[in-house]
Amino acid sequence: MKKESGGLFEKLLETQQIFKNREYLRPTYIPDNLPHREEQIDQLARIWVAPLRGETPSNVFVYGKAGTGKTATVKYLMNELEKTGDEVSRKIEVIHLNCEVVNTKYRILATLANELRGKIQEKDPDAEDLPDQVPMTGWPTDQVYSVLLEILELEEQIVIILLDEIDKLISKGADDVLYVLTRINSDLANTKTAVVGISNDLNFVPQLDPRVVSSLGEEEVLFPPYNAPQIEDILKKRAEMSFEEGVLDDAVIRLCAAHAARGHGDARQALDLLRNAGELAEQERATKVTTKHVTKAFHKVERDKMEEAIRTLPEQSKLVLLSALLLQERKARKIGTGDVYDVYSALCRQNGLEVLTRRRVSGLISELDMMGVLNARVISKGRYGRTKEIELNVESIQARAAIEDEMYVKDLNSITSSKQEKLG
DNA sequence: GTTCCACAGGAAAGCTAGGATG
DNA sequence: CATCCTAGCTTTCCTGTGGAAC
Repeated sequence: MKKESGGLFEKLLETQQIFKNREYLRPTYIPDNLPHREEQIDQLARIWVAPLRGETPSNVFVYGKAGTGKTATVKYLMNELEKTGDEVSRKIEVIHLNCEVVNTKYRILATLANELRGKIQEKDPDAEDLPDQVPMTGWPTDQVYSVLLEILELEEQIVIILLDEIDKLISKGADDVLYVLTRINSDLANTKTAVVGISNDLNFVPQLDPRVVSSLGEEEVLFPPYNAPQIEDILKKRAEMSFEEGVLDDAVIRLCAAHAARGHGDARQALDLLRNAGELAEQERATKVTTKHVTKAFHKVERDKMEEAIRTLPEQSKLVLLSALLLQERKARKIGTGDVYDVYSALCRQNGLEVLTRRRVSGLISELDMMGVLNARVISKGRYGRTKEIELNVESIQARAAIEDEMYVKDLNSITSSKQEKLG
């Protein structure tokens, strides 16, 4: 970006430190102070004092949109709970599972069994009567279940099973584990278990088996989105810890908060934006982070999201998008559905791929429109019919990189020239 | 006012992969 | 193993339509 001249040390010397410690801005960091979540903390704490008294805590269902502090709050409370449990010498184990990663019945049960086994072994390396480690695959599910029961019963304890992103189980069709997990207590004598489900999807509950809803939903805690002042507050606290003094002014934080609040009050997004702005300032060797950096970072984050979205597009959609990109590069005239279809089908034939129908391509264009990769509005050209006028919403170099267009564009000229003849 | 283009976009049937089930 | 189910695409068939040209 900038010219690379001057000695190495010279450059380093003039570098102004922006960050004190950027780790505090990362989504993995769990603060021990969660502003504006007092009510939720209170609700959850009331539920989770039970194990400290040796009682079984209720199952809890925690829901709220992304970046509303669900996971952070629950993890924070779980840490406290385990600590306090040690103090009053109650054995409380928390097993944290992310259902996006561990997303089948088998793997959830197996992971639970193995984690608990690991914890016992850690404490007492030559523990006897330990069942074998459950292999990642191969056993019948009910055998895994009975091993899990066996391990649970080894000691008197209370086990809290934390299922993060529990809504992912539904799409994977693994939601019947929930039924098993919520009834596990009836097969246990010494140990008590409780399930905590965390979901981003507010519509998750109605999709569940009613039996699971009644047991998992014993208690429900809702995490509402943060509003702009609240996000600002959170950012301020974190910024104090992570930035050097004086490199940040209030306007920067306010802008980050405003961007995030305009979405759906996603604090994670706001922190991410702030970190990116800081890193940008650092790269530019600026002495302060300004609102300009925030705006730049905002666009960068948006572009990255878009690029990722394009990269993970199905092949056919990529080809449709690529066709539109090629057309836009070649000519100024407005692009219509028919134009895209011509180029698209030529591309498919060149690559020996199946050519989808016009109807489908029209649908794919609409999907790309909804994604925001392009704008397609229906216009009428009178006698010359109706079509969607397509305008790309992405920089073509970046988009083509994301599509990996070299794979597809082999003989560009024949596509565009045949196109030219048709127009001619 | 009518025509008629070049599509839009709804409905429903067909196809397919993958997974569950007998 | 065959068979059945399901979800997600895709095709087929279809009716609808804004406005320039006639």
